[in-house]
Amino acid sequence: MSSVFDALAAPRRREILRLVWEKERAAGDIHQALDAVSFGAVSQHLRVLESAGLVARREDGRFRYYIARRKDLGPLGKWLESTWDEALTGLKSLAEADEASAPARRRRRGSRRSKP
Amino acid sequence: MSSVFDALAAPRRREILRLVWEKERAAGDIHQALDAVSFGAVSQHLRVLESAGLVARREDGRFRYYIARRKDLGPLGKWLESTWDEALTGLKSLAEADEASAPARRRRRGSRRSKP
DNA sequence: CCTATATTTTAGTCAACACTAAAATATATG
DNA sequence: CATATATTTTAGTGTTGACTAAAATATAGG
Repeated sequence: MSSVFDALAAPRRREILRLVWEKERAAGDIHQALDAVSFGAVSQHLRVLESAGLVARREDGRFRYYIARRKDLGPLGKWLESTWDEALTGLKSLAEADEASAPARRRRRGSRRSKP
Repeated sequence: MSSVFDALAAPRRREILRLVWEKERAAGDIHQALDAVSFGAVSQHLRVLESAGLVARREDGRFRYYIARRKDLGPLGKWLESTWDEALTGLKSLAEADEASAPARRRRRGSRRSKP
């Protein structure tokens, strides 16, 4: 049983949650809507989302339909929608607002990623 | 710049966020309130929380005081508080509710987890 | 300056997890 | 049954990140 926090931690899962926010979609449909991710990965993500109580699953023949459980999400649903709205309207995110108010703090040394 | 989602993903950070939810606390105070975690780890967590815009930092002499930016959190704040209330009052979590609302879908063959 | 206090930063370790490819399961249809 | 379609599960890999211990930085006070 995944926690809601764990479920929301992965960007891909938030992407999926958004895909099933308004309308029900079959797993394959969700897979097609994403790019560069395997079907297996999508299936795993859907399981985590369901286990956290974020989406509901309906079986119909060979298909599995998923949809967000918006009614049960309460303030969480509101918040998620607000983050999506902000992205659309270009409002400052919490982090951006914070950066702006933070005093100059530079002093970053070398990169920590090595390029092969 | 950490995202709010990343910041909330770690249980320890949610614990810290809760500690500074109502009142300002110095980093050392926060460290003392937790058990079995190093000062360094706490400092790192605080940085992530600040970078995500979840907490504000105030410098005073040798001390650094942190407090949640509740006013700026909106529905997110509401949601966080609701999860804490649920834990207190023993309300069902989203996931638990999901389990309960699942129709009599038992009768599926064996377990899906193999016990070593 | 010297020492104690308060916090941050660095280097390194270990486990968790997002991902892929492939095998397995389930259902619909010829 | 045989095959195609839809999805789940498994095994294995690489990256990320939470953690610790120790070194570094900053401030207060004798």
